[in-house]
Amino acid sequence: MTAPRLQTGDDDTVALGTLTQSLGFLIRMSQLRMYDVFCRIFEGLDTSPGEITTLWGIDLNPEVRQGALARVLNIKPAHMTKLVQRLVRSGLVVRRVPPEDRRSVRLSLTPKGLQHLDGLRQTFLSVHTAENIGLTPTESTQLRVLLHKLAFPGAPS
Amino acid sequence: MTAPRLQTGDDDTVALGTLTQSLGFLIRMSQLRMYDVFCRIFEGLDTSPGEITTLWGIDLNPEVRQGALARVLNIKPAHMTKLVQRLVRSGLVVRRVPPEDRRSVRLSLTPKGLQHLDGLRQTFLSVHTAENIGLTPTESTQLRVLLHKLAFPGAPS
DNA sequence: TATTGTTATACTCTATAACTATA
DNA sequence: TATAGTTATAGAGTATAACAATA
Repeated sequence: MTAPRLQTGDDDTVALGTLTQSLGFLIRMSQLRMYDVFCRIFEGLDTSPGEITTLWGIDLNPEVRQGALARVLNIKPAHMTKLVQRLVRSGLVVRRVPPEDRRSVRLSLTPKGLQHLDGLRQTFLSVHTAENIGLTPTESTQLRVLLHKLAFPGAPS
Repeated sequence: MTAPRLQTGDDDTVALGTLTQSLGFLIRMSQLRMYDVFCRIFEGLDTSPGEITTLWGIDLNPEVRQGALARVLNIKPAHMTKLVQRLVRSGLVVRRVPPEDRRSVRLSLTPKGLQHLDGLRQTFLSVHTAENIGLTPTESTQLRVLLHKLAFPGAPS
């Protein structure tokens, strides 16, 4: 592993040394790269990664409790409130307060929400295909297995 | 690769399905995990990841141009201005306007800045050791090689 | 008393554009 | 005219605490 020297001009060569051996730094840089790819692919479509994952999570778990979904997706409750309000205003999601626990809020997709999600699914997964990120299919799979271990330490791999 | 079912209660089991095959989602989740580890390890020390990488970059490239460093570290110029102001106020960094191009700003560490960085280096790299993230040394190395390819597509690996 | 979700505040980081001073 | 950095503004996301309704 060599330190990248990203030259932008003559004198503007900057060495990063052992910084590139920091897993945290590499993940941060990778995330910015992936976000760039995401923005390029989703240009025009008016959707954020958080919105897609939330819609996806609701589709997989109909009538999911808002707080439970927020916890699994690592979205803070206060932020989830705003995110859901936006999705409801857009007519993609409906909220329901169940009689058995009237403190809670349960979420489900509207037909429009499902349709919207279905149009986005393949595009969303295509963000990690070879032509978009420059890894071989083998490398991409290997990377996802390792990241899965890192992100979900308890889960079966 | 199995979808993680992070149970938080009884009914609160949430499935994530093929969402966990999205590289972007996995990197996002991994980054949050790494940030948690970072915060735990750096608790009390009053330093952000961005400050450490900036100090590190200045140490490796004395008299580096502020804009060149910002570009390599993927920090926006406007944000870099504030970050540097903070470091200067803390007495860790000095700014110099060179006579050959009086528009530019060149950065270097003060003795205090170097001392501060030296105290942080090992701790910063330790964030990715096995006991902290739950990967074997082999897996950790493999992961860093793959992330390096992803984050720095052009660089020699 | 504890829990679910909401509101409010503050702070970080990002995106963008307008601005200055240089070149 | 273009570039380097700054300032200002708006927005997303986060952290935190206070709060209302409910259990």
